[in-house]
Amino acid sequence: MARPRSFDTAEIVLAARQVFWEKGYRGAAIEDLERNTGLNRSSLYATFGSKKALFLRALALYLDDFIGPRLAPMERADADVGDIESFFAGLARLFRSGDPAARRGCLMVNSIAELEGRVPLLKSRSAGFRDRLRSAFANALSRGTRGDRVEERARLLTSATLGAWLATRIAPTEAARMCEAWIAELRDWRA
Amino acid sequence: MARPRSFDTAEIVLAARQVFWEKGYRGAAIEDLERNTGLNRSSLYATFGSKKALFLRALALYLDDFIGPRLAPMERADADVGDIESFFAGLARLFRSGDPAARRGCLMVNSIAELEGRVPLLKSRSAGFRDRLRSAFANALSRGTRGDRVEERARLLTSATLGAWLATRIAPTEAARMCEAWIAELRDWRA
DNA sequence: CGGGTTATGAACCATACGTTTCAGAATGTC
DNA sequence: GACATTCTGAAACGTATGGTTCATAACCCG
Repeated sequence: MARPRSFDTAEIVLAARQVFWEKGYRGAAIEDLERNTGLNRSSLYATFGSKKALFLRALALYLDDFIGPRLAPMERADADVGDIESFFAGLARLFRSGDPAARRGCLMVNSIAELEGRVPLLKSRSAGFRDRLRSAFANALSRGTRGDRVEERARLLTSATLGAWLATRIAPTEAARMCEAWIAELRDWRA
Repeated sequence: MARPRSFDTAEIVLAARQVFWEKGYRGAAIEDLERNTGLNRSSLYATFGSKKALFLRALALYLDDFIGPRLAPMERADADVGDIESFFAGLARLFRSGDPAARRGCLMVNSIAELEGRVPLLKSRSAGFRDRLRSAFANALSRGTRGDRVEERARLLTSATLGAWLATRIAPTEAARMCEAWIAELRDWRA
């Protein structure tokens, strides 16, 4: 045989995700990716092929590891309105935590704003993300709230979630207040 | 004296605004600005000094001409919850109109996502924009809805507005539905 | 040890960027 | 018509970009 690969691809994608998250797709220079992954250009291109491909890998990792766990409780078959309150409570806690992620916002939201309709890279991912949010909210709203308003209110929550992620880029504390206001409002929706 | 300026600065800023709106700050190359304004690089730099300065002029024009009129009814001393419904109705109409502006989204929202925390250009403008939205909503909510929920609900509407502007970048029709869902929900807030 | 593989660093490519400069043409006023 | 100013076109600058290439070194296994 021969010399085996000495780095873990998953760790490289993780490090790259950080760079795209902080700087955006265009703002992330190959040099930044080299520095943050500890890998050489040559190795990066040999492993992933292009900046675009690496970005898509990073975005997929983000959706799986960061977004997925936050939506999972609302996507369960027995989810109810309480899981939505927990979702916003989780966001508010993150925004207040001082975690750098609060300042970075949401990689998907950031990417939509940067690329959608300009660079053909996200394709159906933006709409898929929006629909996944809406479906999760609708599913949770279907237990514990008025049935005739589920779809409409799922859209309210979707728009508000996108907006909160944008708002945390401006000031995490105020974004946290937005989420907390939702927790209060959701109490009125219980039925 | 001598040869007078042959172009109208306001028209140049208007043309530049279009470019920044469509392509973003980084995405707008000087060449794009030349082509769209009909002015030479030399003239652009002689008139505005730099790309940044021209961008800030364009952003100010956007806030004055595009955002201002939409918020004005909610900012009046006698504004009430009906003006919020009209605000969302106006957004929904725009998103459904096929107007290119629907696909471009909101220049301010786009700029926040692109620049905030990365390029020191917006400074207090992002927070000012968010606060102006919130104040307008709070003012209108203070007439016609429960007084003890005004501040919280103004935050809900603010996050939702930012989110709707982002959503229209993905698909204007779905963004319009978000706005229309708000019109329905606002009926429950009347008191 | 030797051979096949992987990693590295550096150089290099073409392109694009924002910005500056300048000579000269256009244009209005005295 | 002369002059001051405005505008244009093109060139050039330095920097940065994403991407490629290649010789060399590091490494593991049979």
